[in-house]
Amino acid sequence: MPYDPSAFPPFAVTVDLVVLTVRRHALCALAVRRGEPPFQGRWALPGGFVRADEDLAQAAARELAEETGLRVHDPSVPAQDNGAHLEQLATYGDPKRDPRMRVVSVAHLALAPDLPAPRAGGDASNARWAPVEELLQQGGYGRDGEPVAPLAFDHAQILADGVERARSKIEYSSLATAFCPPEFTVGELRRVYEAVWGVALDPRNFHRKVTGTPGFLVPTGGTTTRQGGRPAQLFRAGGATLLNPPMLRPEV
Amino acid sequence: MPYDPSAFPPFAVTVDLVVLTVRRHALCALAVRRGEPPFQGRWALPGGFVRADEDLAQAAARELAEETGLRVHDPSVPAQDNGAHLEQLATYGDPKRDPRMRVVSVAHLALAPDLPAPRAGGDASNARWAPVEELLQQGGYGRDGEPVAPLAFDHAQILADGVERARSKIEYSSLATAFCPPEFTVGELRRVYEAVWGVALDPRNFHRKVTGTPGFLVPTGGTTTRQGGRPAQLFRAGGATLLNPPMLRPEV
DNA sequence: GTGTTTATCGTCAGGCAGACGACTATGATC
DNA sequence: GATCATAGTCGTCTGCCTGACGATAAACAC
Repeated sequence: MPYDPSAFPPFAVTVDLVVLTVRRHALCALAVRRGEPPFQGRWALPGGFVRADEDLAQAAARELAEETGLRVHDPSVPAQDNGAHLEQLATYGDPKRDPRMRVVSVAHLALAPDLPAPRAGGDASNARWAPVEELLQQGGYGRDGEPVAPLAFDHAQILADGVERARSKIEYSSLATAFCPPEFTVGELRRVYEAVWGVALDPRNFHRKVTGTPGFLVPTGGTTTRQGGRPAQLFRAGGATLLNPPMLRPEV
Repeated sequence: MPYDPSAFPPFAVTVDLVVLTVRRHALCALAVRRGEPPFQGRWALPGGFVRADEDLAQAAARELAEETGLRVHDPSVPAQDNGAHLEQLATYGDPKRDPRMRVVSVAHLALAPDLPAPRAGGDASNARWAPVEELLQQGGYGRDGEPVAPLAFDHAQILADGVERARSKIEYSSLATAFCPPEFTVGELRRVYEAVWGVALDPRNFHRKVTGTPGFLVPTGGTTTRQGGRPAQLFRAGGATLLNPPMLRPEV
């Protein structure tokens, strides 16, 4: 059967981004303020239309670069690392999720080291890093006393799914290093786990676990005292991407 | 900005299904033979266009019912269980994945108990259960001596991703019970794990593990000798969906 | 009855995680 | 410069879980 436009309904396809980072011991997500209806003035996840000649991953990488300036980390070059991790999350296609038309959004999850202030791009009049718990709480008031409005569209669901993916994936992979600068200490990595999971971990057992897992961390030889206290060894992420046995998330 | 059709390129959106089951100690997937170009005569995954008023999950469930007659198991009714597990897998949107037009496919993964022969539906001139290793091998000859052609489109990649999802997910969830009839024995469940992972498991340790995990299995009181040997207790899947600690997949 | 098959219970050693003590090496404070 | 606070690093001990595997039980085939 040749191309028959009447055989299928037309869809718009977008990519939305859950960009996570750790700032001030809190898991934060990138939010942009909508400049146009619908949901004008409300916070939303960054995203945009997939172009005609673009792959989904390319579209997500392009949006990420536009919003944050981040380049996607190429895993085939483990030495140079100052890029974000990007992976497909899930696709959201409820017929009524966008009141204007039928939009299917392929959500992606990006993990980034702590960054300078975000730059607003495209149709967003503003952009900020916000703690995910603040973005996900329904109603009430944020830390600054400003009333909290839920995220636009179904973005609260998308964000919740992205956070859950990140929380579970750092259990069994080395993905937590994507939140760290290229060189980091064991303590800094531990604080990433603590921020993402929202728990406190025993520093001694954590140290034993991560340094005892072959291929997870590679010492660079340097040390730092940027966290205060005794100088700590600096590490890079090793080649191992899977953590076996996994890091155990404590019971709540 | 109001609805502006020129602001985005039009896409076709489809759902493709990776339907897995265990037959004769082998992990099998449902394949349909294509009756039209492109890839006419080649095997492909079942799937079809998402309708204008349909959610993605609805479209996947509809396609699954059309191809297999299976209804999707509703997890809110744990007692009645003779349905398939269905979950979204990933979305594939390479601009050239379909030579006719721009098609974005939201792949879904379905796990089903062993079924009678599949029924061909829609535009498929044939349908069959085939061992996944046979569908995934490149070139060569199948068990019946017939030359093996790769799956149409990017369906080999989709199938591989679905199989990998199933293999990893039965580690830490009770999903393996979706391959079993409503009542099953510990040995039957073990053979599911062995088929999906392609390994042999120690029957005694497996029995200890699954019966020792609270909420995983619920004895029905009955016994059966349908597998031969000493009568085995029958179980239903318990309410627990997460397996903690997980079932460990042996090293290869 | 004997052999075969499958199910189920038990035992034992090794590995790993949680709890936590002890020591080290810096900067900050008096 | 002594003291304190902070963070990092090394060890120890106990309990749980797993893998390996012996032993027994209850059916069927002959």
